[in-house]
Amino acid sequence: MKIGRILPQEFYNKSSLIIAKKLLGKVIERKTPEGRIQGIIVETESYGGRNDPASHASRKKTPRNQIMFGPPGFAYVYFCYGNHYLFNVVTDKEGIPSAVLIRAVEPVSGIDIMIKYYGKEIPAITSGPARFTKAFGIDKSFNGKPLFKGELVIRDTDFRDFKIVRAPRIGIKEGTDKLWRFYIKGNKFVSVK
DNA sequence: GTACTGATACTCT
DNA sequence: GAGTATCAGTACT
Repeated sequence: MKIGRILPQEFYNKSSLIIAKKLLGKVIERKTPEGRIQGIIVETESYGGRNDPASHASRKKTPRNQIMFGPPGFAYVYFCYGNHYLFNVVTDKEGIPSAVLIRAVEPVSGIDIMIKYYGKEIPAITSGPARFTKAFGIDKSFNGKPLFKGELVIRDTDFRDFKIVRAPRIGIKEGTDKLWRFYIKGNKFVSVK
């Protein structure tokens, strides 16, 4: 697989449902003082849009979710369940609250750094939204950071030879009728099959 | 299956 | 301003 250029901001200026599918097979890259961490995105969920009761932004604009209302191509990182950070990519044009949650990646390089950030070595270190952020060392300070330049970026690849599975989203109470989770068929780093 | 964790958002003074 | 129910998860038995 070849890892290509950084995806430009315009890439994200579409509906989150489209971006959720397009991000599969792309590489998320974090530059750290210890070196580079890379992982293939293998599982995503789409949130937001106009009528999504499961979205943080479905009720009203708050200090926490305001980044979802902003321009596309930025990170939306938030803290939940007391000790987990979850990482989202803001999509669609400014004013429309939508985002894509990155749920799982497959490690490509910098695995030793992931283990260091995670604290211990486990087989599926990036399988799950909070595991992925922990292994990449992503925390609240990344909230609002651009993904088309800087320390944390997403790159294009030539990896297109996979099948996408549609499934209900995980861990939510409303909106479970919508098949807005997407993952790469057969990939062992997908958190829930 | 349960325990755990703490920020957030909401409901009261 | 203070109290509390909720939560897009993980680790453990």
